[in-house]
Amino acid sequence: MPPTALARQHNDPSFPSVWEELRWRGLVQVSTDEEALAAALAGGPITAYCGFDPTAPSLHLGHLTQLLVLRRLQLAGHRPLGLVGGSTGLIGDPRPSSERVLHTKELVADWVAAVRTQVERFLDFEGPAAAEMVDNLDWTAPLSAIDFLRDIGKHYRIGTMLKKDAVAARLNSEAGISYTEFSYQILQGYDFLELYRSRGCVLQTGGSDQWGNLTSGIDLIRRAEGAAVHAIGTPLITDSEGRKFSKSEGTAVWLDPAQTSPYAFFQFWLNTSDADVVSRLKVFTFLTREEIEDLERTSTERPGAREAQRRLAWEVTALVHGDAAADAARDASAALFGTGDLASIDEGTLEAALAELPRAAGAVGDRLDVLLVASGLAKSNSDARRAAAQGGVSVNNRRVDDEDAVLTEADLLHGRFAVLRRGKRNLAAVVPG
RNA sequence: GGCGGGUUACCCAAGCGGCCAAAGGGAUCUGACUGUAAAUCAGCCGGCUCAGCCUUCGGGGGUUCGAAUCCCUCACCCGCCA
Repeated sequence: MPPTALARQHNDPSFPSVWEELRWRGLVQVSTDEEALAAALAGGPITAYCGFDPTAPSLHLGHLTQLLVLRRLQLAGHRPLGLVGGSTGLIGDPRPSSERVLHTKELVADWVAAVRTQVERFLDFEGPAAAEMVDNLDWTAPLSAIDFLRDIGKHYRIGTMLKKDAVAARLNSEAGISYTEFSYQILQGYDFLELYRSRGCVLQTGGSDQWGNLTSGIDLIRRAEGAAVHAIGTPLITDSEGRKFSKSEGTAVWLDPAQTSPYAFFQFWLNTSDADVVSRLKVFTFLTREEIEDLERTSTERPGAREAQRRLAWEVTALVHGDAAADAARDASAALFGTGDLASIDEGTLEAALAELPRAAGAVGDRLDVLLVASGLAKSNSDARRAAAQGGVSVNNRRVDDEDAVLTEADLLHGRFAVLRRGKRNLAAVVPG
């Protein structure tokens, strides 16, 4: 995130406390004792952490929720620790259905570096509440198996470990669970203990699906240090239908612009349903309560205008990719969806809009099904032909119903490019050469 | 170590010698309606040089005119017993 975006962010001063604001934004699904937690947050700066395991080369929207919780705590004067899971990423937390495939240490190390860079962009490393990055491999790697079992393992009761939802679900599944994944909760618990000892960290945040891992650390610190620390579990973000959010057309929406382009990112948010837009604004933007309530009103009165969605899309895109990228994505969307006749758009505007789209190199005479695949709009020639046969393919907004169609000279706007469309809203640019 | 059960397409799950590219449900995708929304209805839903052909049912090897279906073997998972 560009520094300007960080500087612009602030909590809503109309709330009596950051705790109240987190609650209003719907960011607290579960927590340790509310009164004690609210008091801790109100009683001067504390240190809080959230861990990010390197399970892919980029973070996605699910992680963004966590990053913004940390940032909101920081804006309230608390000190955030961004933890990258150099060691926990080598183990993997138990997923509900199946055992994870272990990745090589080299690959995980690459992902750690990538994740670290992304986390750093969302926190401020200057000032009295300066953030700090930590990697749990730093304290886990030097630990011998014997010390681990004597110093940490002794504090864990098997009965408690077996009752954790993540473990219980796996024990009841066909997949079973390996000792490796079973041990994950201990590693994460140890992280909290280590950060409590070395940095006085007394709060861990994470998704509510991580609650068992959060409490693992709380219990360990109580046993090992006799101290009471806190945790906040954010709700799993789902849409109004209860489906898992952060997936667009079945694939994750990544924070890395190389994996999800700013335009695609903007489009994802623009397509938020009416039923979900207000809760998204609360979670993913720094707009104040008053601003969000205004948008809620316009959304109710004139849903077709989609003002709330437009604002949401711009804000989150700017937050993740910067103002310029958000402006470009917004302008491209307006140009490509604003008129039925793409030929009427002037060359410069069209060129700028097409720059935001996935593109495929193509020449006059190329088959459209092949171009659809090359641009990523279809996953196979069969898929492309099927879409065309069903009337789902168009060139420059003119439907193509012949599945054997090829690109013609007349398809080139300004003699330079063609806009390929699949379905209502999936676009790509075809550029000869 | 012994015995029994299991491994099917993106997910769940039928099939148990030919009529199986493989029932059914979900998800995705496409069309209609709309607001680049939701809901609803309809279609599609392995690949290809696409009215035909090719490759799939944990891996490998057999039996058979013919196997996801039978046999052997290897791997992994689950359960019971030791």
